[in-house]
Amino acid sequence: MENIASPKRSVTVADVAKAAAVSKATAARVLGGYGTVSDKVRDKVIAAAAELEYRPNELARSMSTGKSGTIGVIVGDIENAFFSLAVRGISDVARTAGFNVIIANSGEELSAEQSAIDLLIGRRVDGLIVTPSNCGEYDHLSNAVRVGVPLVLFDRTIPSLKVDAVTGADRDAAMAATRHLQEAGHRRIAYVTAREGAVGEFFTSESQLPTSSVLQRVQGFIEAQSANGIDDAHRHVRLGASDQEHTDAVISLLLSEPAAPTAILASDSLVGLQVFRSLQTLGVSVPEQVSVISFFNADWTTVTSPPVSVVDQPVYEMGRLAAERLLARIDGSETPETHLSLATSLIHRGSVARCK
Amino acid sequence: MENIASPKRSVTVADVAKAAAVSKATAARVLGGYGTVSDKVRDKVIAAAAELEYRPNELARSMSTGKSGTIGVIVGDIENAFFSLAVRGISDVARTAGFNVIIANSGEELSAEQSAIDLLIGRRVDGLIVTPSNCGEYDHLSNAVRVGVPLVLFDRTIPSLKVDAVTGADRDAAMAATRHLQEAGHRRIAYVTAREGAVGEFFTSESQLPTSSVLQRVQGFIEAQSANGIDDAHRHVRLGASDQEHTDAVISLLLSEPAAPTAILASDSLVGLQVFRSLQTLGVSVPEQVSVISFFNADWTTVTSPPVSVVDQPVYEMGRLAAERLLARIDGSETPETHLSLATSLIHRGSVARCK
DNA sequence: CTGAAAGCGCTTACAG
DNA sequence: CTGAAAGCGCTTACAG
Repeated sequence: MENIASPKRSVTVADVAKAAAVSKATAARVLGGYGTVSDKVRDKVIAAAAELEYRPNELARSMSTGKSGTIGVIVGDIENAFFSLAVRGISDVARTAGFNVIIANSGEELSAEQSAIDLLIGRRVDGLIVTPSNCGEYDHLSNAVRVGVPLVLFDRTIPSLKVDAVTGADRDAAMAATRHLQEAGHRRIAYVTAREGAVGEFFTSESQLPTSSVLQRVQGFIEAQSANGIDDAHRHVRLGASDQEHTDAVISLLLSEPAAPTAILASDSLVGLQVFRSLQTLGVSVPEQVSVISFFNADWTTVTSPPVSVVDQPVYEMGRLAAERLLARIDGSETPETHLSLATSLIHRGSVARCK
Repeated sequence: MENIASPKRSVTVADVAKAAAVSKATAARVLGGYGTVSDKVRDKVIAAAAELEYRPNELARSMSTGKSGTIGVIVGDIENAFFSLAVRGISDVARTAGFNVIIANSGEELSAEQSAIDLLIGRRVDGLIVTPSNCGEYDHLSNAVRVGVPLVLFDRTIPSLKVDAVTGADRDAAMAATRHLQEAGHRRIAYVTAREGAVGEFFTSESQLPTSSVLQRVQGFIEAQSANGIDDAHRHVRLGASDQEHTDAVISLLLSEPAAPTAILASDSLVGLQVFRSLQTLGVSVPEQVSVISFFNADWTTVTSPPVSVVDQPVYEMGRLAAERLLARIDGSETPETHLSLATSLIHRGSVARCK
């Protein structure tokens, strides 16, 4: 009972070697599963290891080999189902390949993302999958690349950074959703995003949307509207729907304007949920008064009345592909960097009606 | 361009020391922030480190110090909002204390949980927070404790394991929810869980519910019903609502029985969502025909028609407390192991009506 | 097939 | 305040 608090020293290769009466090197060979050992010796070592409850110290192993068997994943918001689904896709392929995953949450903040990168590189992850919170500021990502850490971008791209990326076909998706609304007769369509902005602020410059996926969607939206003869669609691209309160303000302002929209496209499922609630609060009926389409096939979209039509992104598959790409790089693949853009589809439910 | 593919050797303390023309030891002192160094030397070293873009190798650091600055978290299902919220609570306090978090997903499978534990201990995490998938099989957890790794149980307890635990007051919560239903005149109330079981299988033995939180809720439910004169409440405790399809079967069977329930208590928000969908599919109106209460204040419960009344568990706070407890243990706290059971509250929305 | 030595990049006593 | 040496627990050549 004397060293009740002292962390028991863990048993090492040396301990096992002594117990098995062999050299450290041989014990290490069977414990580490490399080199060749006679069956007799192997059995002795295995028995000793079992007896002592030997557990390899992966840290030491990583120090020697230079590989950690771990990949780091930095997501914008782990509470967002979009990201947790992606993380599962990533984890599934990583685990199958014998890799572990360290997850870090940036909260969409650049500084948090930067320190997460430092930390993960410090822990010598074998590779990194990151959702850049700001596609315009990426010195920390360039550094990672320069240091030689394989990197795959997820959901967003940074064209001037020569790395692999896996995203949805955001521009096409937004165009398809917009056209669907147009075909139902809508001309005044609003696009709502949580990206920073004052209530009422609309899209005038790319610099307002540092997230490439959102920018792509907005551009697709504007292009589709423009093709339909609407030239000031950007005025209906509204920022600042960061939480319920702000979304309420954004939506009620929008609906009180002279050219109030008859349909709303929500940039992601969090915004979509907030928009749906705002509409409920304002007593605006969906789809009779306002039609709604949200990005991402989230749980909640299926149980509302009416259920909400969505842009279905193959998020799990995106996660899988990002991980596969990364593992290939870790494995030394030198194929040219590619940007995989996965097609999305529209799921028609009850939130879109003909514009009267 | 010669070693384009070879991972550039990273810069070490020795490199910085040479560049700064000091000994490895002094360079290490300023880089590691320990010991004392003259300002002049410090500046020289810092300049050299900046010049070379030195990044400490946390692995080596951990090897020397025996601490990794990392805690491991094993959850049942990271895609469940309950767990991702808890993870945020944990991460928030961990980060503040300078710790990193490695998240592993057990998928509620014992074998996955066991290998995750091995792996995390192998990586020498300083402590572990785990949601045991089976409160009856915990050799792997006992091992962790024996090896000296601080462990805090989350959401579930294992009475015979002497470790800290943070859970909701599940028994009380279930009793309160049941009483609320009783006060609305309901006598035939069903409790539905995803725990393994054939469609139609009901609760007869504790061994069917290896998750202590679920067992506690079921016992609270039965006790409340019993106090109201219902002695066969256990027959209305139904297992097997593992996915939408099975839930559909469970619910339609339940409603076709002679003593069909007039109210349903859902064991968690995933089950709750599935039950809500089943009811919709069957054309059963909530709350006119069947009242519903779900555990966990999930997003979707606020946007359905009617919105769903829920047992609100302080999940984020539970996560925070678990992390604080763990950090205290890592810090050497020797206070007796405690089980923190956090009170829940009922949020009344529109899914409960008087029983006709 | 097995062993002794060196090394991964740090930190920790121990001297000066 | 600074330096030289040993050690953390493995793996990697190099010999026998």
